[in-house]
Amino acid sequence: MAESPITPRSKDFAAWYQDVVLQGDMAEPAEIVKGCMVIKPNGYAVWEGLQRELDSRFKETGHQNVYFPLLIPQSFLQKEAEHVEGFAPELAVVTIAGGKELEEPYVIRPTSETVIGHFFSRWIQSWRDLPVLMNQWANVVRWELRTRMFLRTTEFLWQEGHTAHATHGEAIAEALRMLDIYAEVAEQVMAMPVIKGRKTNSEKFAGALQSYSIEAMMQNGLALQSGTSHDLGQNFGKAFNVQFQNEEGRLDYVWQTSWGVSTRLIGGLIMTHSDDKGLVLPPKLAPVKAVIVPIFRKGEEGGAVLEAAHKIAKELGAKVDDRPGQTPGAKFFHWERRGVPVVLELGPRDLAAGNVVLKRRDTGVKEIVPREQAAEKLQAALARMQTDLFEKARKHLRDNCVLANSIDEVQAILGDVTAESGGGRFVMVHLKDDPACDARLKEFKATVRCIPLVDEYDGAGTCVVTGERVEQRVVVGKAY
RNA sequence: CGGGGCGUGGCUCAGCCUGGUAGAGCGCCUGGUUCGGGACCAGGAGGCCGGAGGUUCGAAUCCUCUCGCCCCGACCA
Repeated sequence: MAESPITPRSKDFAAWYQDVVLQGDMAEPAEIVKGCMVIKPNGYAVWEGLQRELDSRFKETGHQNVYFPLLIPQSFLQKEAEHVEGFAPELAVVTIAGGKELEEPYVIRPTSETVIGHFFSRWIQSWRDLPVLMNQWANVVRWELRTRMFLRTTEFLWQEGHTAHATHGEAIAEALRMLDIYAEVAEQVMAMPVIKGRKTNSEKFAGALQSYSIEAMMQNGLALQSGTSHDLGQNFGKAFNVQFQNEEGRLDYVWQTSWGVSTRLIGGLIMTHSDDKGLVLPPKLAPVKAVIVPIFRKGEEGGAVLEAAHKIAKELGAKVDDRPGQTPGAKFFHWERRGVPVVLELGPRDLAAGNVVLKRRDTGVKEIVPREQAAEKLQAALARMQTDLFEKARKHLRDNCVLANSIDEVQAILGDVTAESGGGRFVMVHLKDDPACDARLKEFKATVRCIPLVDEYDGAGTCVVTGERVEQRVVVGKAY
């Protein structure tokens, strides 16, 4: 792909984001299919990294992977009232197959609660069958009106966990446990700090009793819901007749949960760390952690440099950029925009002195290290970069959380904020979980992002809309 | 889905108003000189102008429809 300039963040955040995705060779619009994208090798490798990290944690907590059909009978969606209502506008429906009109159309799954409910009802008879802990890696389709690569595409990849439990308490614990796993992966692997919280009634998943989410803050101050888990109560159990006989011999409906993260995480990753030079990837997720750029003049000298470069690369597990006809400068730019965490320079001077030059992507700082310490220094630099990225992002998040004590104050802070303008904040305010309050925020396009599980502020107070007493401050912001 | 913008070699774009079947820069290929932050010279390949239809002797240019992308708004992982 041709390498073009990257629009500065300050000039146009949306354009910057798109440039970074394109120039970082992460993905490109599918052009032939509305709202879809092609995830390219550099982007898919990041997704594979996330899959690896998430999947191992799911397995450790007793979940098993399964796969359910892409196509769902339309009537299934209609069995849970809120669920249909929530998803109806964004469904893609198959009405013709095999050249014939179908008696009952199939919906392309927007999520799988319904099919899974159907099978749970067949599989679960006794309390001894519970809990059922399943996860599916799949693609889903939601006919979104407005799409942005990774952040919201018509088709996207995700994982959806589905579990069934004997008691409500167990289901709630499961939903919270998975939320913790999401937060752990976001913070420790992606270096993306998040706030864990509960969704308000109007923001929760269609068909859930309660939704939980992790909310991250992008560099423009907008919130990105980065993972959700739901306490589905017995809603789907009742809709799909998922009954079991409990220890007392009585029939009861199961308590279910579902939880998911998607390729949207990659969008979050990009908008958390990248800069005006392009993509910045945290070492733990970078497909290529280090590249050696050899520098030399003539044939003989080149031979020695290349030989040493390959030898060092082997020791370090790095890649050598030995493409001929490209100047070192061009190579530096190339890897920089692809987010490679560390670039090592190796030229005649280094060869003579027994050094290599190590340069970190995030800080741009060069360090000259003795060749025999290269492996050790590289590992140290990668580890340091991982924690530095997290700390930097966490500082950004903290610095942009502000308190407000009236709705006018909230509006003053967030009213003019857009994805392009930047300057977004998380405004911590006392607000009742009431649709009327959500509606008031909507007047200036803000939303309650979540009600934090851990209240880091001043506890109870007076709702800025209704004047009623509420237990804690909530996070209000503008979101993707 | 409504409003706005845009689709011309791989990329960025000019040409369109005032129809006469296409241009620039970058990239790419070949050869040579270069090589510590986007090298230079020379030669060369590559587009039928998003798609369909229409007007016309003739359409990238005008008209209609359609598809896609970007931005803004209403819906959302």
